[in-house]
Amino acid sequence: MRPDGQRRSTIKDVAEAAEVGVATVSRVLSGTGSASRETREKVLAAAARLDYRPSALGRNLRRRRTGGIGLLVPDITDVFYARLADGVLSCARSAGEAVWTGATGDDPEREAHLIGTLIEEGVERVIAVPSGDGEMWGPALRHGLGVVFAERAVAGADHVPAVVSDERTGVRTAVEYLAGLGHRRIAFLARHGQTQRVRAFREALAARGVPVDDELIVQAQATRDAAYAAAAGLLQHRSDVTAVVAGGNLLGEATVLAARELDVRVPRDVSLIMFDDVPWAELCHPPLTVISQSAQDMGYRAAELVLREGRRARSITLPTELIVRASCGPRR
Amino acid sequence: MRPDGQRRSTIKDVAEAAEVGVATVSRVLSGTGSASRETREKVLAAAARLDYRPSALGRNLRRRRTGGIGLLVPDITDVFYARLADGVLSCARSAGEAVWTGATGDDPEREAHLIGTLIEEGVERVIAVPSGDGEMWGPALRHGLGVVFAERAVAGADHVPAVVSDERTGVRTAVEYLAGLGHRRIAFLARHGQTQRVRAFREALAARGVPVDDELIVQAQATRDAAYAAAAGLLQHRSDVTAVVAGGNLLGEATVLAARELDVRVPRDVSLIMFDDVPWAELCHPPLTVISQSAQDMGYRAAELVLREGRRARSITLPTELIVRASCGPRR
DNA sequence: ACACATGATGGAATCGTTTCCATGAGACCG
DNA sequence: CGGTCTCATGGAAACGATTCCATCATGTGT
Repeated sequence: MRPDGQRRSTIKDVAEAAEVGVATVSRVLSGTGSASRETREKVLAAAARLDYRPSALGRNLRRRRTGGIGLLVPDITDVFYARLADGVLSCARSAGEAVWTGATGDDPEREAHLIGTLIEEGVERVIAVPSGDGEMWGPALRHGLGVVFAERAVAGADHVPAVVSDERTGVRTAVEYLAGLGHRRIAFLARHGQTQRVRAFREALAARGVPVDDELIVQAQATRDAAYAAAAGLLQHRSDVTAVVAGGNLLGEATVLAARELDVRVPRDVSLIMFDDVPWAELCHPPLTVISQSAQDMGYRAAELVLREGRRARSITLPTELIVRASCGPRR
Repeated sequence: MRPDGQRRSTIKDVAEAAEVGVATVSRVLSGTGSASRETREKVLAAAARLDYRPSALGRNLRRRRTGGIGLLVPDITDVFYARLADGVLSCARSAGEAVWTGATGDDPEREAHLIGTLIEEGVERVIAVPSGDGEMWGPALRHGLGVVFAERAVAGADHVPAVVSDERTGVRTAVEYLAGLGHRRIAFLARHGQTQRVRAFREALAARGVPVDDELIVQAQATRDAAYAAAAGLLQHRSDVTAVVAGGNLLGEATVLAARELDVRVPRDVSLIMFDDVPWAELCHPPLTVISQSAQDMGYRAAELVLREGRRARSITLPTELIVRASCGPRR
């Protein structure tokens, strides 16, 4: 791995090469303290000659703080989380911070394990789309980690700031739009754990005077297969539904696929609104009407929050937007 | 950030609490060396009581090696790279390694900067989709980093192992499929830097006896806007093209969009083959015929390679697969 | 009973950096 | 000219872990 067998040069090597003390080298290179022009040049020259890079290990150990941000998302393959990660990466880059990424797979156990690694690694700032409950995050908080939640909040951890989108309004907008088109039998296809959205769905229905049918609220695990099964089951079993709200882009994708498979035409037979405006929503046939939430922004804001060390961070709610395309029509 | 104002407990604290020496604590906790059952229990109890986590900083400094893998991709938002990242994450998790992620934006300067950060951070294994040339990677290699390239190889760095897909065969398959349908005016929409694919395209054309028209090979930057501009320009300027091969999912997306905008029907007016099988390829109208390459596998294999420290790693070429859907038809 | 092996244990060195502190050399002012 | 102040500089401690080595107690074989 190290072909020349030559070990990495340290500050001591530079000090010797420049014929000064290590303290002087450190001062010159970090820009703190004072040094004569002559010494500065000597040090800089020696450092360049030896291709010296200060080791973050030594520095961090001394300073007792590691830089870097931990980022925990359920699935980096999901466009929504990829965009969220991109927002975090972007903010971290402008702050000069490195980002440590982990995929939890929505599994609290894996999440706990990743948090453990994070703590050992000395990362002290974490942005997470939490899978576990409040209790699970106790150890992390007790260890003094700066945590910011994104996309979801955790019930038992109200003091942890969170960046979420205004799901209530988003769901209500979708329901009112569909109700306005005359739909009464509206189904909600949710990912497990989207309790907020389910509640908002119930409320919105109630507000329009539409009776809530529990059978029309189906929850699925966050995998393609589970989503497809849920969507197909719903469309097959309840042929009376005339509109579907999908709680995420995976669910939306599954619904389109299942509808096509079952020869259910969108929007003639059922109308469809999906959460998340992904690129393919426009490419899809028909182009999908969506509730857009800016994942990128969400990630960026979360990173800002977690980097703002001192002050107590407040939670942030981001707006959602209804983007009308062609997947909704009047009740058949 | 640390509400209880209580600093993180160290091995020394545990040693005092358990009334033993620090060496003993280290031995018990790391499982090396021997210790009596009694002491072991005392230490374990004390560690649990103090919620002790060994600091990776101290350990790594002493061992003079940091764990962890650096991952550099152009854009995490691109499904292909997201999947590649997922493969890396998956392999790293089973090896118990942490992953530092950075987005280069296909900018050699940003890439160089990220490499610098990685080196300072003590990360000594990097998986990269390289943007810069061989010269740019010199410093990294001289520093003894274990580098593995993914998706693309770098011309000036032949000794660096790379995991790429068999672009030559992939392109040839696409061209032969189209030529078999009677197409003669076939355009290739490439991302800047896809020299391998462009060359393969020329060769495949020549092999079929089709004259190569340089104007039908257009290269675009790796952004949505640039891709759209290139696709629209091609379709508008050269109405004689009857088939397009898109060198990536971004280019494919742009082509679909541009075609729709310009009222060019797929596949009636032009046939389209896209590199990368992304979920929306099936949802698209019409469903897209694609050259599939397993990004996930690519990431996993790259991670395997970079983790296999000792032995000299060989490059790997992954197969591609033509998946026929409905975006290609006979020449009009 | 003695030499020796074995096992348990703690002290101290070490890793590479930052930073506190002491020292020495000029500079400046009265 | 002497006192004080500032600036440049280097030695050494500290950070938290691992690990070498010395020490001591306890068997064990002859």
